[in-house]
Amino acid sequence: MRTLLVDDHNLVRAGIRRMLESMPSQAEVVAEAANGREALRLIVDHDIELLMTDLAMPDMDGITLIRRALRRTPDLRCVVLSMHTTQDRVVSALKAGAIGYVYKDASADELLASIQAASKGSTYLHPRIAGSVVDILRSGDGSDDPLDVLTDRQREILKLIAEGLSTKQIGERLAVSAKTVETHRAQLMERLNIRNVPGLVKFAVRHGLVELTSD
Amino acid sequence: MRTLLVDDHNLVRAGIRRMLESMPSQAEVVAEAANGREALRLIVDHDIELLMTDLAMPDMDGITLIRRALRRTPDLRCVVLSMHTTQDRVVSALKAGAIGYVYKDASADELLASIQAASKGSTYLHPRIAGSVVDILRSGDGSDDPLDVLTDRQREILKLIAEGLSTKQIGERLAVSAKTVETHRAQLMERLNIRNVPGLVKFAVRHGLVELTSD
DNA sequence: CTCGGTATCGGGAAAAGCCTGAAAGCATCC
DNA sequence: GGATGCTTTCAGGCTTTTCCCGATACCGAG
Repeated sequence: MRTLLVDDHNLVRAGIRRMLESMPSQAEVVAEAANGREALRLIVDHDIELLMTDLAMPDMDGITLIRRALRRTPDLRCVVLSMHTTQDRVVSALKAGAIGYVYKDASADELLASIQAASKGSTYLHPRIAGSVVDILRSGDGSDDPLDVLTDRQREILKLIAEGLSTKQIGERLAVSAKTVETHRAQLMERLNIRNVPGLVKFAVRHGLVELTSD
Repeated sequence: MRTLLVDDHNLVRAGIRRMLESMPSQAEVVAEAANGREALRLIVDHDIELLMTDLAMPDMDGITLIRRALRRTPDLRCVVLSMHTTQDRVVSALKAGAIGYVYKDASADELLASIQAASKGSTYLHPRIAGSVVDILRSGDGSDDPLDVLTDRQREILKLIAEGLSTKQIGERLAVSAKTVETHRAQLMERLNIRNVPGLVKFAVRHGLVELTSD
């Protein structure tokens, strides 16, 4: 398969390329790209059959890249090479049309397995997450933006939590009892499947609910 | 030079290793480590002369690793292989004793150049930042990495807090009392002048101590 | 009209946090 | 070479917060 390797880090890209070349795989890397825009162009120019891409990139999200690439080239096989282990990223990637998902801390064997699966058109998921992803899909929550699963009130309270306000302060701000705020917090934690405040803060930052400034 | 490669991502590590092996360089990778503790052990066991390490790792900060490694093995050459492009991290690494700093989006040539420089004991800096680093150093005390005001232990605990571990869990992880962790937390809050956990999390994210993933 | 979701609270037990104090190890500095 | 300061470690006691069990009221959909 004519393969395009997309990652914004040259060293990572070159390393993986050499790794693929030194192993017997169906993937032949014929092009590389450091960003999404370039990748979209190269896919057409080089008759790419397999796209292996990172998710976190400066100009275009890997998810967006996959979605747009598949719109133009429906037969393209897309495998995600990700640092991140969050379930929502995996689900988003699958919804966008990815048929493989490999962590960067996976072994070389797993990388090969994902390529083999992709060449047959089947899906490869990293063993560590395969189960939970199935759970998520089975539960059938089909929203794109994870913030959508929250009610307005929950989102409001998540924002204030991430800004550093205590439960009591939030209650005063919203003119409700601290007990009410507790309930909202517990419920939104339940929905997001995040069980601690640091996780909530990072979630809020990721989705632009709060800025990354200190105070 | 007998080289130890440290990165928490297997794929990145293996890729860079193969890349080094396929090029004529003075560096011969004789060991790999996925975390700092393992790295410290391997440096002694394998008579390591060159340490190439990432900065963001699960159990121990790369800066801390370099500092501790040099305390035990003063002749060791340390080169940082970093994702992060923040200048203050570069300065911190240099202060800790690193003699090379290469971004992961550098070219293979630049990687080789850094190794050659390290073999001679001279310092290599990525061209993109070399100038600004000189500026920083010339301007004297200015623009320091705020992480430097923290002790190794405090930074370690800040990292775990930001990852979502409770005080008790951190104590278990580090094999100390939860009370000790409380003290460290209070002291680092005092130093950073941040009075709540969300603020700590955002601080840690801003300075590359943790990734922006939730789980 | 019932039912599910939302928003609002409370009580009581459990956990975590805050404040004060302190001791040991270690490097530094007169 | 002892004093000093910093780091790391920990305990007791008290306050605060969280967690887990509820409850009530509203409101729209089926």
